[in-house]
Amino acid sequence: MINRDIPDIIVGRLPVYLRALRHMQAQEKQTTSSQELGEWVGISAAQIRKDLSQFGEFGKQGTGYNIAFLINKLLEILKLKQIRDVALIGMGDMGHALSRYQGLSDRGFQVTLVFDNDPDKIGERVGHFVVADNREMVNTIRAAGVKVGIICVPASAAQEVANKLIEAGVTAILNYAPISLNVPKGVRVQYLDPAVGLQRMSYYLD
Amino acid sequence: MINRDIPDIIVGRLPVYLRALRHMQAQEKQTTSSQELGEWVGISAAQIRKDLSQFGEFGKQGTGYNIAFLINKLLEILKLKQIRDVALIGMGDMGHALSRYQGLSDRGFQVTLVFDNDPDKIGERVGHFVVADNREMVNTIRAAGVKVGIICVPASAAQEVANKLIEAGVTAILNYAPISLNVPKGVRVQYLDPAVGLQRMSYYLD
DNA sequence: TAGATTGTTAATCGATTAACAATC
DNA sequence: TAGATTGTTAATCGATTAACAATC
Repeated sequence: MINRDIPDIIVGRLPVYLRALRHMQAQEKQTTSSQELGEWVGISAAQIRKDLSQFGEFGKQGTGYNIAFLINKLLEILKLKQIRDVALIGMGDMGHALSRYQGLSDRGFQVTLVFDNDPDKIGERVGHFVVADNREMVNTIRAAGVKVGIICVPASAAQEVANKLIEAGVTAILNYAPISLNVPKGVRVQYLDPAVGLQRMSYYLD
Repeated sequence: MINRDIPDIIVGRLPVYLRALRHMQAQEKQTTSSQELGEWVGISAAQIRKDLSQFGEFGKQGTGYNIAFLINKLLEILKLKQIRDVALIGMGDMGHALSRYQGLSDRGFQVTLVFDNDPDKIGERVGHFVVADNREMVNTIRAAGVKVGIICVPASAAQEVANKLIEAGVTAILNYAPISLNVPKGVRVQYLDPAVGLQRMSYYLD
């Protein structure tokens, strides 16, 4: 079966499978089954087989999936066989932490441009890079062809920053600001507001 | 209609509605409609009405929802009319940033206990608190009755930390570590691995 | 009153699960 | 071969949407 139009909810599970497979690989495991992978990530075996079958036949009856092979397929599917440059806006505590976070560059994303609007921060070195002025954002990002942005500014500034990113050609935004962003079709946003996660779980507490 | 057994997917949208309503309130708006709120958060008006109707009749035909009233109802439903203490484990860059993040304490959660296993960090002051030794985690959390934990340690240590949190009575975990956690029924986990969000969006890039 | 918008029902749509023939 | 596990189909389950009477 080849790729027709894959539901986004399936696409969303692939990075989770990938993460688990890498973990198994680090433990020198060679193969796994939908059963085992499912237990690891908390998803039914049937669903994992169904999800993967959207993209091809990656397993073998009787033995399961070769881990290295499946990782490679997932990297292809998710277009992760390249490092992507990322622009990060807002060098507060969170922006700082993310720009230094090894977990991004390990997994396909490298923060190469960082911006802030605070004159005290502009010019500061971060990693190999220097904090640039927000006013240069659109031109610099467009010139660099960067398609991925991370918003770490306060809620009050987030929509305006998003608008500029989109103007600059960014089509994938990771949003740490606690606000829903209005974006045109074709632009994707992933929200990582910690308070939303906590408030959601709060419902189940006493 | 009173609360029977609400699907988690609905519970998960309530904090997003709440966040948008607060934003409207900050702009001095008095009332809103399912239509308007839906446009703001990117969800259909019908769905918002259906979601809210699970918990009561909060609107008025012809005029919509009183914002202050609806906020108050959502706070009640989500059990957010109290400040909850939170334990944070792992004082690396991310843990540091989170422990100082105003956006948590503004919205019902206060980091009051912080732990690390690095002798250089133990004893360090963070906010009004002092970084404690991981080995004290279970006893301290249990004694304080804290039910919410945030994991900011590397993937290699996260499951062990989760086990300790659960042993100490925590039932809601916000997990920044890039790994799926194995937890017993009754314990909830929200995942905030930034790479998963980016990899998911990567599928739609060239 | 006329217009607007709710809460709810029924219809639609989509996602998950169960089951099993195929086959390694 | 016998046992295990895939990929896929059909059945089930759940979530979303459309539509509208009720009513502010």
